[in-house]
Order: sequence, then structure tokens, then C-alpha cells
Amino acid sequence: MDASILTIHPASPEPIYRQIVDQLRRLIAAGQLAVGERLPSVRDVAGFHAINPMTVSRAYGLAESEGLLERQRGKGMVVASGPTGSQSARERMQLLEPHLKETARQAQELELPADTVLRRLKHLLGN
Amino acid sequence: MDASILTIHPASPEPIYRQIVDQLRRLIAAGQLAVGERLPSVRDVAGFHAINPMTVSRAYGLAESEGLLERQRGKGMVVASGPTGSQSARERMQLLEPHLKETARQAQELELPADTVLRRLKHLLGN
Amino acid sequence: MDASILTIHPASPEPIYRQIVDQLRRLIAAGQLAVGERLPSVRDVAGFHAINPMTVSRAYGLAESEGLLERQRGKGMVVASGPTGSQSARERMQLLEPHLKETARQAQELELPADTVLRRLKHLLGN
Amino acid sequence: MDASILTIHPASPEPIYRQIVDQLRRLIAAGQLAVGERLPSVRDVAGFHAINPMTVSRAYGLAESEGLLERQRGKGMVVASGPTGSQSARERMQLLEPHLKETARQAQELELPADTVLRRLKHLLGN
DNA sequence: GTGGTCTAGACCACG
DNA sequence: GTGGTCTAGACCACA
Repeated sequence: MDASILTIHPASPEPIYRQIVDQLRRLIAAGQLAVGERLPSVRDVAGFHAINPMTVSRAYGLAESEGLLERQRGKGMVVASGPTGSQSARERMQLLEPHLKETARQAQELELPADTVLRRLKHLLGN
Repeated sequence: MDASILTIHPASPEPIYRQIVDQLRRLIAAGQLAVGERLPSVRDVAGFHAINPMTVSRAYGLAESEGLLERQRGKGMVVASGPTGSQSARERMQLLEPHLKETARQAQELELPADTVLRRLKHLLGN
Repeated sequence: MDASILTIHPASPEPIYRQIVDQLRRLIAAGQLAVGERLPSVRDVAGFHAINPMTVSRAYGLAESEGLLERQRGKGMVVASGPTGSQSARERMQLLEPHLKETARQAQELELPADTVLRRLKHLLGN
Repeated sequence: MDASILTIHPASPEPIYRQIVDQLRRLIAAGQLAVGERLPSVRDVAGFHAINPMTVSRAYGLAESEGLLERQRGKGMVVASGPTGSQSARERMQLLEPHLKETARQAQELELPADTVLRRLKHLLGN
């Protein structure tokens, strides 16, 4: 798998390692990363995105301890077989739920009409 | 103004002072805090939410330097008159835009159908 | 003496009471406020500049304890007779010295050529 | 960069953190701190000047939110690329303007002759 | 190693 | 009464 599967925003306030872990969680839940599939090496990811290899390594380590990844001798990291891989739409929806709740809270603080928000999100989802 | 206008999640990864500034930005943009309105005192907010006064003070100070609040000497902080107060729906929408973009990105990583996401958000907005 | 002799910037970071005391010190040193001259009442100053009477009162009190002013029964505050009134140019220059030192320091941090700074100040003094 | 670039007056009425931010603004505008240059660490500055690290941290944070500095994660603060770096003499002059205006005002209150003030400032700038 | 956040508490400045 | 500043120190997050 190519290092470009991960999107990194080094300037974002969200820590880089968490950007990686969160993306892995979603991509694996959706099956975009299939069980057993090899991940790009720490070196590749770090080089491609110009970030510190230690940061990538840490992210992989956290993903492993979360059961998302497994270390295979000689092959590096692969997507773990287990309860996390390729989940139902209902389970995947739950991963998005906290973010949606926050969206709703902010929209209400901004007193934005629901349909304005929904229309905009629909447009963004259409891309 | 009552200290309860602000919602604080002490356990959130988002720093408390930033929770406060972000909320103020939205509440002021929406006009829920009107220009010239007095804010709850640092001590009131700190006491009400059981957090350190300095944390609140820091948030107020940042909001002031951002032009959201003004200090009235000896009286406290009031909502600043200026370009930030009571904005149009279009401007308020822009404050939500980055969050919505991230929502869309996560939904796509999760390969969630657009209508599922929209239905859920609609429900959350209906509260 | 009219309340307009004092210039107040309520929005300045410099505290109002100190703006008053510092101005009195300079105006008295220069003889613009003559020994024995009556000052505008606390009420007049506060009303004219829309500031808190307590602030003016405090400034007058400090000026009194510094020997700049004297309280005369029935007349209010008057400029004190004493070593502070109507000083020589040399003595008045010393009141400006700290400010000039700071000017020089900032100009050097900004790497501004001396003649540029002097030309500008000359122009400002010419008004 | 050495912690000695910054000058701190702990006894000054101007708060320490503002002394730092103001100096940074000028040093960066003049290019004495070049774009991309690393700043002394919070701990170095705090140790060198015997002040609390949090005070320095606060100054750095404000300078960051003003666009003067950028955080390089894990490495420290560097001078930001952007509109604030290395400005023209004209722009730098504007940073001094308010201070010069105040100088002129005080000189006039003291009824000091322009040439006396200018001669003194010239001498101070000659150092 | 870097900076960030928060607390507890003292003390000050201002009105 | 209001907010501001600073300290000492703990602990965390990040690279």
C-alpha cells in the first residue's frame, strides 16, 4: 500500500500521530484497508509526508495496541484480523457520531438553520 | 450574564481556555451575546465550572486580543463593538465550514452513504 | 482652570489616574499650571472626560502626597508652592529622559537610521 | 539563538510577557531575527533572566497568535514567514510612531524647546 | 529535548 | 468589586 493513502496536515492543531491513528481506524472499519494488507513502511510514510519517523512509528504502535494492526515478522505492519476490520454501516456510523454531535452543537451556537447546514454538508459529501 | 452560558468539558482534549474562546466567537457571531453585553466575571465562571480563575482569565484575554471582547475598567468584560458582532448567516456559516469539511472527509473514509449521515445530523439538529 | 487642560485616553493601557498625575507633574514643572492656581474640581474633570470621579480623586490624592498639589479648605486643590513648581529647562528635561531612552532603545531594535527618527520627531514637535 | 537577545526589566511596570512580545515584533520587523530562525527555548530564556517559564511561554504564545512566530513541533519556535518579517524602513517607522507622538506631547507639556529634545535624542541614538 | 495546560495561591492595579 | 501578573510546580503532548 502506498504512503499516499494517508492524509497528513502537519500544521493542524490535531497531533500528527492521532491524525494517522484515526484515519487508520476509519479506513480499516470501511474495508478500504483490507485485513492482512500491508501498510506503507514507517520510512515511506515519514519520507512522503516529510514528518518525523518516530511520529509514524508511535502511531503504528498505538494502532497495534488498539488491535487495528499486527506486526508480522519480515513484512512490517499489516491490518489485523479481528473485530475491528470491515464493520457494518451501523458500527461505522458510531465512529462518526461524536463528530456529528459537535457539529450540531456548534451549528446551534451559531444559530444556523438546519437546512442550510444540511445542504452544505450534502454538497461536501457529493465531491 | 450568567456563568451558565458557557459549556465546559474539563475532560475534553481541547484545552478549556480554547473551548471558551471558540464558544464566545460563535455566540457573539450569532448575536446570542449582544454587543455591549457584560460577560460573567472571571471568578463567577471559574467558580461555576470549578476551574481555575486563571484559565478563564486567559480565555478572556485571548478573546480580547482577537477583538471579541473589550475590557471596561473596573467593571469587567463586555462584548466588543466591531466587525465580529452579530454576523450574517453567510459569515456564520464560514465559521462552521472547516468543521463540516472534516465531517465530510471522515464520512468518506468510513464509506458512509451521504443520506445516512445527513439523516443523522438532521436528527441531531432537531433537538 | 478648565477641565479641558487635561487630556485623557480612557482606552489607553496606561491607567487613567497615572495619565493625570504625569500630566500634572509636567504642566506644573513647566509653569503652565502656576503656583496657587486652582485645579478643576473632581466632578468637573470626571464629567468632562466621562470617567469615574474616584479615579480623578485618587489622582489628585497622589499628586498631593507627591507635593504637587495642596488642598485648600473651601477652594479645593491648588498647585502647591514648593520645589516642584516651575522648574528650569534642565530639570524638566530630566522628566523626559526616561521616555527618550526608551525611544532610542526601540529605534535601535528597529534599526531605524537616526536622522529618520529625528526628522520625524522634529515634525511632530513643530505642530 | 542565544537567550541574551532579549532584554528584560523585571521591575518595569510593563508586564514581562509584553516586553518580550514587543521586542520580538521590532527585532523581527528589522530582520535582526531572520525568518525561519529558531528562538531560544522557553526554558533557556526563563533560566537566563530568572523568570518563570510560563511567563515566557505566554509571550511566545501571544507572538504566535499574532503571526510573529511559528511552532515547529518538538523543535521550538521559529520566526514565522509572513507579512511581519523584515519590513521596510517606512513600515518599521510606523511601529515607532505612537511612541514618538507621546514623546512630542510630553515635550510640549514640559514646554521644552524642540532643539533641546532633538539634541538629546540624537546623542542617545548615537550610542 | 521542545512547548502546553492547569492548579493553587499571592499580590497588584484599577475603579 | 473587577481583571492582570507572576510564581512554583505538576503533569502532559509531541517529536
